[in-house]
Amino acid sequence: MTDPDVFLLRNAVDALPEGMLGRQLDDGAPLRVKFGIDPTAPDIHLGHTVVLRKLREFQGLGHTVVLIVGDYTARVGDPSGRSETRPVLAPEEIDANAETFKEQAFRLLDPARTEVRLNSEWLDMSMVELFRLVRTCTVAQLLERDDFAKRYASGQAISVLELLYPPLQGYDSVAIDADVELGGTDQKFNLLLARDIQGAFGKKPQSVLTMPILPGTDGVRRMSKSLGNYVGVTDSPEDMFGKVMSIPDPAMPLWYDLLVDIPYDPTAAPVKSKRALAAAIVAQYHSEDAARAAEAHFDQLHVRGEAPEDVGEAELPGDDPVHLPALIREHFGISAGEARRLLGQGGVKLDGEPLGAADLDLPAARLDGALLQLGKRRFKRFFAR
RNA sequence: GGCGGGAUACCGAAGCGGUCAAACGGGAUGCGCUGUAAACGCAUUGGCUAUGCCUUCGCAGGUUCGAAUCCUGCUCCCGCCA
Repeated sequence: MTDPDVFLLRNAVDALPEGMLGRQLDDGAPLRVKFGIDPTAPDIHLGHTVVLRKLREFQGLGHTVVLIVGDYTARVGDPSGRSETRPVLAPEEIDANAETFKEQAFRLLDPARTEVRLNSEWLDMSMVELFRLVRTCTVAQLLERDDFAKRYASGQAISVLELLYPPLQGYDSVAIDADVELGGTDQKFNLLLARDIQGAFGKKPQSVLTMPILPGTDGVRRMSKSLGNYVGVTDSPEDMFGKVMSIPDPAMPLWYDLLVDIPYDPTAAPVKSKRALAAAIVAQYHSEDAARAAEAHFDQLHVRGEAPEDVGEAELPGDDPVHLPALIREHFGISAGEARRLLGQGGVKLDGEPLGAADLDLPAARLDGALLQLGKRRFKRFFAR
C-alpha cells in the first residue's frame, strides 16, 4: 500500500506547511480533520463532493472528520471569491439548509467517524471574547487576501462584517482542536489564517490541505448552482448521466481525478471515457443498476433520438381544432410566441414528423394519442378527454 | 455636509423628441454538423388565436400631435471633495 500522505495528496493542490501533514500521519494518532460549510445553498453538488470525498479518504485511514455547519458564519456572509457583498440569509433558511446539507453529506461520509458541530455553539460569544479574537489579526493581514485587496484597490465596498469572517472561521479551528483543515483552493487564505489564530489561543496550529475547484458542466466556470452548471447529488440517475455526458472533453481528466475512483485513460475514445465517468458517478450516488438504466435511457433519448417510455401525458382541451401555441404554452411552460417560433424553425414534432409555421391549428383527432416533441428533449403525449 | 455621474429587455451595454419592442455582445433556445460533445454555421430571443393589437426603458407626475429620449419630485446605486 502507498504511503497515506502520497495517497491523500495525489489530487490535492497544496498541503501546507510543507511536509506537516506527512509528519502528522506518521505519528499514527487519529487526526481531527475539519471541514466547514456555510449552509447558504441547501443542495450538495459534485463540486462539494471533491472535498467530501477527500474527507472520506481520511476516515478510511481511521481519522475523525469534524463537519462544521456554519450556521453562525452564514449570517456574516463569506466574501471568498466574491466581487460583491453577499446577501445575508434568514435564520430559518439557514437551519433548513443545514439539515439538508447534513443529510446529503452522509451519503459520502462515514457517520461513525464524523462529528457534526454548529459554530453558533461557540461563536455566539460575548463582546469581550470577540475583542480577544479580533485582536489576533491586523487589518493589513486581512487585506492581503486577494479578493479583499482587489475590492479595496478598486474602491468597492468591504463591510466590517465581511472582514470579520476569516477570524471567525479561524476560531472554529480553535474551538474544535483541528489538526487538519480541508477546503477548496479559494479557502487557502482563511485556512492559513486559522493557524495564526490557533497559535494566538495557545493551540497547536493545524495543517492545511486544499483541493482544486471543480469546473461545472460548462467546463469553464466553477460548479455552482447559481451558474446553472451543476450536477446535484440528488439529481435523478438520468439527469446525472445526461449532465455528465454534456461536459466538454477537456474537463474530463479533472473530473475523473476528483470525482471517481477509476483512472482516466487518455488513449481511450473520449465517448467511452465519458460514458464510463457518467456511469461511475451515477453508481456512486444511486446504484450500478441505476447507472445501467440511465445509460440505456440516454442512448434511447439522445443517441437514437427516441422518446422515453415515461412520457408525460395530458388531456387535450375540448376545442376542435386545437390551437397549438396555446396548448404548448399550457403544457411546456413557454410563451405562445416562443411556441410559434419553434414551429417555424422545425423544433416541434408530432409523432416524429416536424410541423411547420402554418400548423397553428390542428384537428383534435390528429393530436389524440399523438406524441408532441419540443426540441430534442421535451415530450408530451396527448389524449382527448 | 458639498460637487458630479448613473438606473434600458436574462446579463452587459448603445440609444438622447418621431422611422424604437429598442443597435451590439454574452447567455439561452431551435435547426444543421456531431460523440446530446466542443468548435463552427444559420436563425430566434416582451406578451397576445397576430399582416394587427397590447405592455415595457428605476417610480410618480408633467410638457408635446408624439417621450427610453425634455421638465419636476421621489427611491436606489456610484465617484470625487470634506
